[in-house]
Amino acid sequence: MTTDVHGRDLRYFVAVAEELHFTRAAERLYVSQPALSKQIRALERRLGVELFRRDQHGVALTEAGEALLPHARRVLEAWEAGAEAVARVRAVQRTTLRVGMSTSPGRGGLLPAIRSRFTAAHPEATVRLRHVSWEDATAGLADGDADVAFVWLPLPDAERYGWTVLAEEPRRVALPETHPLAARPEVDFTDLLDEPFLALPDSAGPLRDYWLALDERGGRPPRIGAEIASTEETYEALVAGLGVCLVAEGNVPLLTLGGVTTRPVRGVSPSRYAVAWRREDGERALVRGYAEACRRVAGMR
Amino acid sequence: MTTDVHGRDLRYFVAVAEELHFTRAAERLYVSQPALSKQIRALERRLGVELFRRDQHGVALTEAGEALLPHARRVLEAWEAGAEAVARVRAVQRTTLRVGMSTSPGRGGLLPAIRSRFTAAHPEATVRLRHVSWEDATAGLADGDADVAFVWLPLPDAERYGWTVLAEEPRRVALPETHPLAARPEVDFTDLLDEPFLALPDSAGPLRDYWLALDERGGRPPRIGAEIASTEETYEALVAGLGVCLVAEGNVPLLTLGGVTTRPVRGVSPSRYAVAWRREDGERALVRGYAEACRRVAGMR
DNA sequence: CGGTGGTCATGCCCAACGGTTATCACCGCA
DNA sequence: TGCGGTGATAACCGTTGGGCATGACCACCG
Repeated sequence: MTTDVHGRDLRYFVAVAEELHFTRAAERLYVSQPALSKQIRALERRLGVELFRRDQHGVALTEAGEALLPHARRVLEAWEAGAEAVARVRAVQRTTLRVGMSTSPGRGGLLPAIRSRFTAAHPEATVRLRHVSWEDATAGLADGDADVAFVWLPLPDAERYGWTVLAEEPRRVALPETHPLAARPEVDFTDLLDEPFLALPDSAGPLRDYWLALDERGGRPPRIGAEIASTEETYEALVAGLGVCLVAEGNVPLLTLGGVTTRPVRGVSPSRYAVAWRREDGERALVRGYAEACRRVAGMR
Repeated sequence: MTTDVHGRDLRYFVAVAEELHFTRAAERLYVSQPALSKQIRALERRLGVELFRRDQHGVALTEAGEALLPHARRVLEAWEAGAEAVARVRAVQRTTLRVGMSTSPGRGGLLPAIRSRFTAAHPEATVRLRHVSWEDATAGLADGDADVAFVWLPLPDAERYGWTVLAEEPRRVALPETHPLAARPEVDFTDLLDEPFLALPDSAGPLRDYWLALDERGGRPPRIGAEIASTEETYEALVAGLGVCLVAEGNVPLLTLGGVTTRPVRGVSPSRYAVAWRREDGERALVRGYAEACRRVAGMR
């Protein structure tokens, strides 16, 4: 096994090899001449070989130094390339905003409006939409897949995030058209207490409780009819009669495809739809800009 | 300008990237896990980018890490190649002995005898003969061109060298056949005091004085007829009548080619021919071995 | 549910390193 | 024979890299 070097030592070595003059090389490297001398000697000691011959007539490369020089250059080049590659990624990341969402925000062209307003303010930015399963109530913020996200409140680990509410929508109940309650024009939440409910995955944390309307149940546990992690699963579960579920008014069109209907529900708080971000990203220009665009568009509606 | 990196950090990075597991990588690297964690974080800080995503499900490369990995490998490979190149040079140097000499030692197959005795004791060794100008009385020891050298005593900077005398030879005087003193079978040094002498270059130091027999002149400065730095120059200067010079008995055949003759000289000390080495190399096996071979061969004569 | 074993991160301490300035030894040169 | 210029050395000091002990978190399991 070969011992490794500091890139700096190789830079020093190459500089001296090029100048064949310690003092000048030290100037070029912006270090003092003794520091350079010491480092070169240390390098020679580590390699167990003299790299330079210093005598009255000046400094010259030894055979070993001659052998090392091209390799040293290669190492430095390779590292430079690596650093550049990282910098490139960083540059891309700085101008790319990943937007997470679970179900499409829909809601009458909300997304295109936000996008055009945002790109007007940040023409350099690239927006990348990421669709995230309901397993993650933060729609990609938690695991870093997204920089901003459209989410339903409340969020798990709420203290880690900032958000702006974009809409408050009443919650309706979705149920099969054949369900007895579908006969009524409107239902009271107390009528739903014994119904089996479709629930978000456990990993959704407080959001699961929220859509089960735990707060409105006075401590009585809900019956879980099935777990759902996507619009399609929800629709199928509803049609199959596995249970009912609450749904934001704006998402109703996604479910009422046939065999499923919704009714207003009395006695449950409205749902709040928000754009959210990680607190540590709160100052990033693109993140602020996207949230701002969301606010503006939401305020115009 | 890109900041440089320690090879170790890249090794650490690659190890973690391969294991995707800090603790295991730390074991493989023979460092503690905290040390590894800290170094990776420091590397990330220096690059201004996250290289790994650590979450509940384990460790994964980020985009930046993915971009860096191949470059990191390349850097390590390049360095490994460099270290190997140096090691190769070192290995060669360890088994190569550079023998310096000014005029050929001649003296009846001395050199081949030494060589065969030496290679018998050190079959792995390579002997390289270096012919060195008379400018350097140490025949290459001083500037590192030779590891051992055949020299005439005394040496300049004598304290830096060790040596073994191989031969004591009377000094004769070399002069043109036409020179008045050539008529005598033998000359006294006092007869030569006013003769112009051929002298070694100044850089030969005390050796120049020695061949001018300064000690035998009682403080009277010699007349210098010309400076000589090789056998050929000496011969030509003698034939041209620029001066006379002292010459070791063993070297007489090199000069008496025609038009030049030599005579014994009374009143000058004999010359001492030696094999010498740098004191700091006194323990190197090949150096000791070569000196030993010289002693043996010289003792047999 | 609470313990247990695993993960990576953090805090604290110490030796070694890398840099500084001041100085030395040496050489060529006016 | 001093003088400018070389590289090497010495004394000093802040930073770094390593270790151990420990913390925070999570998955698993009795």
